[in-house]
Order: sequence, then C-alpha cells, then structure tokens
Amino acid sequence: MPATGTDTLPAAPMAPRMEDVARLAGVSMMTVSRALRAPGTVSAPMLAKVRAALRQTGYLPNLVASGLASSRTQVVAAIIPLISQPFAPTLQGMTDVLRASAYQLVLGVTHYDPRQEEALVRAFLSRRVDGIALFAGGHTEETVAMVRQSGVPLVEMWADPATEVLVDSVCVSQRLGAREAVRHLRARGRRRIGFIGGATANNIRQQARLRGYLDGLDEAGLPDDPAAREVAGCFLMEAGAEALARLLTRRPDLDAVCVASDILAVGVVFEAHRRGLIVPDDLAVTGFDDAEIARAMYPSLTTIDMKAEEMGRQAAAMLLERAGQGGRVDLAAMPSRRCDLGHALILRESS
Amino acid sequence: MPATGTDTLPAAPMAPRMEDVARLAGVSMMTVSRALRAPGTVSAPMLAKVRAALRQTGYLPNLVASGLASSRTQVVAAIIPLISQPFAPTLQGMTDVLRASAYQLVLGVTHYDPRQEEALVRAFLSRRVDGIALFAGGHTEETVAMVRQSGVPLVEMWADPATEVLVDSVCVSQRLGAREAVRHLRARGRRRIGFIGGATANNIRQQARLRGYLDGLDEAGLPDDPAAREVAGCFLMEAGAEALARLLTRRPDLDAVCVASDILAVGVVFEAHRRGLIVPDDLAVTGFDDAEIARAMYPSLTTIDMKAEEMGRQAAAMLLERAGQGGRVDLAAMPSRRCDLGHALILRESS
DNA sequence: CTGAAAGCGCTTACAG
DNA sequence: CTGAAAGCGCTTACAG
Repeated sequence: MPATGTDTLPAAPMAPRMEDVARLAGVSMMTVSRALRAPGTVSAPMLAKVRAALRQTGYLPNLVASGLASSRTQVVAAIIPLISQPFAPTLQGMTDVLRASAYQLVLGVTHYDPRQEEALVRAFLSRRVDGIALFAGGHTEETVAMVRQSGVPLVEMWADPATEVLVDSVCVSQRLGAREAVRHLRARGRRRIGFIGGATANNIRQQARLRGYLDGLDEAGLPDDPAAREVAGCFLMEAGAEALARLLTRRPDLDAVCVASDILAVGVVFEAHRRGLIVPDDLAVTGFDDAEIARAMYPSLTTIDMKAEEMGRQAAAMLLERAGQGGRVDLAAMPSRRCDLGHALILRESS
Repeated sequence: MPATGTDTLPAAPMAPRMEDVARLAGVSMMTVSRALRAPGTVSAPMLAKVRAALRQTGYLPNLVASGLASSRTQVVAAIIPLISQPFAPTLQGMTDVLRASAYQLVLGVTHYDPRQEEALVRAFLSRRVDGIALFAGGHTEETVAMVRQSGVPLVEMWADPATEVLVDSVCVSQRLGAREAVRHLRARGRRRIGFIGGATANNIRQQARLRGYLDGLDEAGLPDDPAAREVAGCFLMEAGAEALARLLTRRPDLDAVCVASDILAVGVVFEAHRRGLIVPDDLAVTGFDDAEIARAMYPSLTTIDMKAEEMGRQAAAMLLERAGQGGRVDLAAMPSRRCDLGHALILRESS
C-alpha cells in the first residue's frame, strides 16, 4: 500500500473550536463567546441553541487563546521557599480561594535562593500571570525592577508588620510572637532560656523572630547570651535535634528553649527525649507556626500560631481583587494594602 | 484643566513586544524569534544585534502568544489529593525536573474527591497543558473520556504494579510492601498484628496496602481478625491516634500494628506513649511512605519507603519525553510505559 | 541564513 | 440582543 492519499485518512481528531460550536448552533462566534462568559446578555432561544451545540461537541474553551485576546490568563503564581510545613497550608489556602473563582495556581519553589526567585518571577511574567504571591524579603534588585515595570499585582506573604514591602502584603506578628513566647516561659518560672532558629540570611521571618526573642530577654531583664543561641542548618527536624545537641554542649543548664519553627522544635523535643530529659519538666520548649504536628505530638507543643492557611486565603483574595479591578498596578500611584493577621500563643504541654 | 488630549498623556508603558525588539535591532521578527529559541541558526552579527536590543528593551517573551501559535504551553499539571506528606515530596521532585526544562507546574488539589479531579482535568485541558500527572485510580468516567479524547500526555503516579492504568504510570509496590511489613513483624516474634489504614474508597493505594497486610497474615498462617483492623477518619496524626484508641478498646492484647501511612503511624506512636505503652517493647509499629518524620522522630519509625520524590521526578520526566515527541498521544495506538520503583523496608527503632 | 505572509482561537470595540 | 472586522503577540511553513 504505497502513498496513502491524505484525503482517505481520518482527519486528526482536532479539538472543536468555538467556530465549530457556532456553526453547529447556527449563530455567530460572538454569541457563543457571550453564552459562555455572560449568559445573561444572550436571549433564551439563542442560549438554548448554543448550549445544545456545546454539549454535542464537548467543547472546551481554549484559555490560551482567550488569554492572548483578553490579556487576562486567570492564572496566579505562588512562589514559596519549600513545599513543606508551614508553607503547604498557605498553598492550600490559596488553592481553596482560587478554585472558587476559576483561577489556577502555578507553583514555584525557591529553596530560599533569591536568584531562583528571580528566575521564577521572570518566567511567570513571561506567562503573563494575573498576579504573584511571594514571600516578603530577600528579593534581588532585578526581581524588584521587573515587578515594578510589569505592573503585575503582587502580594508579599509572611511579612512582619515592620517589614518594608513592595506593594500589598499579608503579615503576621513574628517579632511580637517570639517576645510573647519568652514572656510565657518567664511566667512559667524559666530563667535560662535559649534560642534555636534557622539562618537569618534572606529570611526576614527568622530575623524578626530572633529580634522578638531578644526583646523578650530585654523586657525580663535577662542578659543576651550568644552562646545560648544556636542556628539550625536547615528546616528539618533532624537539624533541630542537632542544634539542641550543640546548644546543650555549651549551655547544659538551660531550662527552656524558644524555637523559631515547629519543625525544628519537634526535633528538639525528640532529641531531649533521646537524652532522657523530660519535656517540659527538665526543658520547656516553644515552637513557631502551629503546624499540624504541634497539636498532635506527645507532649503537644506550645507554639505561636502564624495562621498559615488564612495567610494564603487572604493573599489569594487580595490578588483576585486587584485582578478584578483591571489588572495593572502602578506602584507609585496606588495605595498599597496590608492585611495583619496578628499572632496567637497556643498553650500546650511542652512548656 | 478640562478634556486632556490623549496625545499629551504619556502612553501606558506597554511591555515591549518582539516587534519592538526587531525594529530596534534592525532585523525581522523571525530573526528575533530564532535568536531566542535556536540561536545556532542565526549568524553571529545578527545575533549580536538582537541580543543588544533584547538587553536594551528588557524584553520578556509572551508565552501566552507563543503557546497559541505553537500549540505548546510548556506547562504541566499536577493533580494531588492533598498538599501534605507524603505528596509534597512528589511535587518537589516534579518541580525540580521541570525547572531544568523551563516548564512550569500548575497545581490542583482534589481532597480525594473524583468530582474535583474531573473539574481540575477539565480546567487544565482548557489551558492546553502539555501533560498531566495525577494519582492512579478513582477517576470518573467523564475524566477518562476527556483525557482520551484530548490525547494529552498523562501519567498516573502512586500506582501499585497490579493497578489498571490509562496510559503511562509510575508505580511502587504497595501490596508487597505491606506484606513485607507483616513478615518483618512476624520475624520479630509478633503474633497479634493489627492494621490501621485510611478509607479505601477511591484510594487504590490504601486498598493495595490492606491487601498486602492480609497477604502477610495469610502467609504466616495467621487468621484475619476484622476487629483487629481500624480505619482512620482522615490522614492526620490525630486520626491515627484515635484509630489506635478504638483498636485497643476491642483488642487490647495487640503486640504490633501495621499502619498504612506514616502520618497515621506517628499518631499511633504518640497515642501509645500517652497510654504508657512503650514502643516497640509493648507495641511494635510500622508505617508507610518514609516521610521526613519517620526518620526524625524518637523512637524512629520502621516504614516502607515509597520513594515519593523519585516518583515525582520520574513522572515529570515521562511527561517531558511525551511532550518532546510531539505532544498528542493516541491511547489505542501508542505503547504505554510503566516505571516501577519497587519499595524498600526501612528498619528503625519502632519495631 | 533571513524574511514576508498567514494563522493559532479567542475577545475587544464598534455597528446595527 | 446579535454580528462582522480587526487584532492580541507570537510561530509555522514556505520562499529566496
């Protein structure tokens, strides 16, 4: 069977286009387009014809084409440091809100690297997303320049109220939260309160929490002892465990540790048990974020609730509002908005 | 100042287009397009002119337009049940692989609901993604029909090797894994081995793990005691704790529990401690997935490694390969591919 | 190696 | 309320 004529082959089953639906319904493309986006503006008989044709063809609108024509992609980007606690709930909150508005979420992970954040912002601007949610602080100059020039709606999440932000932001009181943790430990009679946190470079959250710890010591008239502070290598439980081990080598007499992350705090509690220390009797521990495990573990973990999921919901809502108002944002002219979620000390068994 | 003439207003700072770059460089749009996508096909002097213009304008290609023109969006969709352990590492693996190929990831969350999965598949097909990664099993008929008709490259993740899949798949031996967990507990001398898992409706992973547990009992000549099995209400640690509480009410003499999820198993261990039971002396516990906490907790958790991150990497790689080969997939004509990651028993302190 | 033309599948803006 | 025309910003396919 040589040289099969192309006319004898079944046509490639192309996805039906709006024009196909229109022809089948006996109306113009515009009527189909309206029936889809604003059914109220189409007469009942027309609408019925269109809907029948829609059903018959199994038509799926091409959102790439509509994105090009309308300059609105109905896509929002989320840029997070890691796909893990406590950021996963923030992502969850965003997808929940976006779903209700038929928006989709594109995801980028920076691994706490400002250069990777820059590459992601560039990629998302190229995709003409309708908004970008990212973490406050630690941006390169180029990232800031691109965002400003593009005018894309932007919201910075996990900012401390004192953080300088670019435009809109959702913030939580991280500095006050850490101070409250120290106050609480003092009220429980603890006198030698250590601190374990993550690296502060490019991480304004860890910076604010460390400052809050120092505020707390200061307020209590306790001296800051740098040897009673330790930095965990990364945000893994094991890194928290290792940090406690190093800390106890230098300061075996600590009776409390304020830990700037639940993930690290969980590792701290496990390491304490491993060493035969009883939490909280021998060592009180407070965490940060109120991750799932803080409530579930035994002993349960006293922590500062950062409202991770609500933060995602608010960020998505702010982005949708900007997008609904027309899209472009002039950073110089528009008033920026801030949503402050505060913080909450959650008392549990570990302190 | 009435009626400001529009010609006196500064033009809205539109993002530069390829045409603007071409004009500045004194070349045609095609040359700019080639310089961007296949620099090797452009002469050195031309390339230099284009690159200078690119730099000067700060041009960001419009990927929406190029997606429409080329029918390739460079976007892949991931549809997962929940943004949490053990799926977060799968997502992480996908983003890592996709980043290297300049693909982006759109995310959808089903909450284990086939109807939500269907809505997400529809939305992603409308966006003309170049591939979809979703979880094996639990699809509606409509989901299957849409995927088949669209011909979009698809890969099902977290399948058991025996699972019937639509096209390509990445699988892990969940049934064999559970059997091995029971074997291990038997070898440790345990005789009354209970089981805790999640709901099996729409969840082939939990189905396979339960079957593997029954295989293990059968192999050991132990009778299946339905009262020694319990279903957790959801995949939260607390649900695991509650499940153990119910189980011990009926069968207080269990000396081991095979748990079909690390998250649940962690809750089981905490609940055991809460009740003064020593793990593993009084109660041995095995988990499933090898989540971060399995290694970090004290006592550390014996578990079955499901290679969550590698699964994401493989799924992304398979999708990229299909996309690179031209895109459309004819399910009837093309051979489907399967990647089997096996499983591994990780021995730790809890058993 | 370079470019002019046509077209991807929609929506915007304007008529009627 | 409905429709014909133009255009969104690229790439494909074809010439030279």
